[in-house]
Amino acid sequence: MIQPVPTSPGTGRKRPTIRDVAREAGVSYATVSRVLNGREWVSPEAFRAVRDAIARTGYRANPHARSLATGRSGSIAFLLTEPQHLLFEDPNFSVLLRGVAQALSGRELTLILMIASTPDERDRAVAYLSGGHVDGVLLVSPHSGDPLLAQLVRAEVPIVACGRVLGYEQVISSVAADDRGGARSAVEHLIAAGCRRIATIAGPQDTSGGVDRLHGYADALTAHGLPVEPDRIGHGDWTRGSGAETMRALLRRAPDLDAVFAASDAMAAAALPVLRAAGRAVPEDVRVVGFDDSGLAATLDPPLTTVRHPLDRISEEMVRLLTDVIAGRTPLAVTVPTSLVLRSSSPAPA
Amino acid sequence: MIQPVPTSPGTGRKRPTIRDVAREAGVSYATVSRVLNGREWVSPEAFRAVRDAIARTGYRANPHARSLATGRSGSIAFLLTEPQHLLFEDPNFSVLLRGVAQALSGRELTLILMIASTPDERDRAVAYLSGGHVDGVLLVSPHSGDPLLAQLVRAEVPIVACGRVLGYEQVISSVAADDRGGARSAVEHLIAAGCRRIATIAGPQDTSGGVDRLHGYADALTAHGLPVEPDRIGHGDWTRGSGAETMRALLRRAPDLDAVFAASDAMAAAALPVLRAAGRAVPEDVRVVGFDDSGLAATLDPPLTTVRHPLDRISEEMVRLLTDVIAGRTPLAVTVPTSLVLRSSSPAPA
DNA sequence: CTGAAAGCGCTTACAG
DNA sequence: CTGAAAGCGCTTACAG
Repeated sequence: MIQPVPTSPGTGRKRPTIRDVAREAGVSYATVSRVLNGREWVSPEAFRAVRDAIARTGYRANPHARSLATGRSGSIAFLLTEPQHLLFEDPNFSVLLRGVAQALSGRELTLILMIASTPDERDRAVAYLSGGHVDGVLLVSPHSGDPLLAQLVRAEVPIVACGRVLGYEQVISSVAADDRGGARSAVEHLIAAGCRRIATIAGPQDTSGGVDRLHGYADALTAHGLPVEPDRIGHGDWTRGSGAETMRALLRRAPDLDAVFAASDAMAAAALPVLRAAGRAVPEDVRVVGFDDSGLAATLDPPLTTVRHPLDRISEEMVRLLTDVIAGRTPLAVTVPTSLVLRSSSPAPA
Repeated sequence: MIQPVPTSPGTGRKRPTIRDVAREAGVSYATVSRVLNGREWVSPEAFRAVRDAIARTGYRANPHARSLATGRSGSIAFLLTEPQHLLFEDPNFSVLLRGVAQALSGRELTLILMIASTPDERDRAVAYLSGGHVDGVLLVSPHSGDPLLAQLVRAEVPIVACGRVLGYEQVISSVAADDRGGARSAVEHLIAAGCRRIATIAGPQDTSGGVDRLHGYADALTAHGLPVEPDRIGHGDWTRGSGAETMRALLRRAPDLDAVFAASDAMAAAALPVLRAAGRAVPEDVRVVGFDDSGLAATLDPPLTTVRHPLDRISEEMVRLLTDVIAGRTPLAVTVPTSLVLRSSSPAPA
């Protein structure tokens, strides 16, 4: 039979408190608290007595009482604001989550996940996060128009975002890849390989990743005296579906393209079969470069040349930065360098 | 500039408390509390005064103080214990999560997610969940050997599992599809279509879904006087990879098979190309039936006949049952019926 | 090194 | 209908 929660009114035996432990150990409960919090000024005997009493009574601290007294919760949230289908489609989230969990393993912080993919869920998440349930929030893939941003900022919740938050650069700390530099290096690689009519499948323009990778594309063309043709620029939303669709549109608008730089591996992956179906060989007729170096990239046919998105470094820095922000430091934007990974979809120029 | 958390020691202005609201409204703070909790015995004037004062001060209740006083947290956890890759591969989790969020939208409960896919994460999750941070836990796809189960049960955390928890049937409430009946109906459909050498790709035998669907398979064969051949039974772990591998093994061991019942759509999906590669036409040479009716099923080639897993009903019942368990009711096992969805991979018999 | 005491911000019987 | 008061279980200066 399931026992009701010990703290439920009037049911079951009561959960032991710090006073029970103190009585059991023969010390004051202040001493128990000192042991619990690893503070100094506890004699070895007292320490031992308390440890044993805790074991005997099965004591576990009440987190609410502790949080009320200290003013912190001991947990941070990993907040996903994408529509849920994308969330489970995009491996970047999974990798980032794994990295954050890893980075947290040394610290006294628990990670909780929240998904806000509908307006109702958003309001609930905001209420929860701004109410003090968590000490801070890791914001994943924020879009600049999201009303959640203003609410969270107004509630003064410590935040670190993955990618700069457009319009909030001064108030929300962020960790981002060098999206612009990475994109530029990708396109310069294509230029070095002899491509002159390079198209791009850009990401959403309300995210810094989408904007910066498009800027990097234009930077490279301009630097090499090549025109930036609107017909060679298509817009996707990171998903495979949008990648395929945009690739088809590009082939229609700019049939003479000799290379494609896609702002994500997922979109590049979807572009490959579209090119094949149009009779273009990759890389012979059209070179393709992606962005992310997700698990996907190496398994594609042909394996994808791509810009490595250093999500391991990013998640690590996000956690470090969030603890700083929680401690009251002013916001900061951290940028992590990228690197180009050459594979068959666009090998090194001969 | 980011303001530090208002509750941080010695920084920023203090967050308003119930006393500030009371002063502002010209009532006692007990009255404010009554308004906050929607209790009776508040005059309309007092009510209005408090409402206005709350708006003016921007008051939000401190959840820790409230939880300390009431003994409940107002949140429940959705706990995933699968290795993370599976989690993002299996659409069932996503659908279940969506359903639970939906079911919760009418209640005063916030949903938080926890992922425990490594031993370290498991220990942290157990500490968090059994410490009183949440009022209850929704356990998704528990495996009977998981040490987390014993820890959670010992800590007397209210739990509702998706699928019966083998070995814990008496202490952990659960909501499951009629896996056995659903599997049986799938195999009876194959028998009715004239198949006599039906193979199965079973799920993991430490989950009730895996066990029951295999039982249902055997039930149908036995009921129709057909032998249950070990060579026609392969074991997967729900993943596509395992589905492909198991299908190959079955073709080796039982090359004369004329139908395959896979315990999940994902495994069925992976079996299809293996059959094709072996020169078996679906459904002409080999009929294939899956289980779940996930989004995948209709998009396969050929579209998959499958047993509908009623995850919407299941998530709804899980939430309802968990509130019961939290309220102290004894455990219960709820079973939701399934139905067979016919598509081209095994159409209705002529 | 240790204990008594105040305080964290609420809820909830208990008197009125 | 409303207020004064106890209590939820901790932490943390403050005396000793």
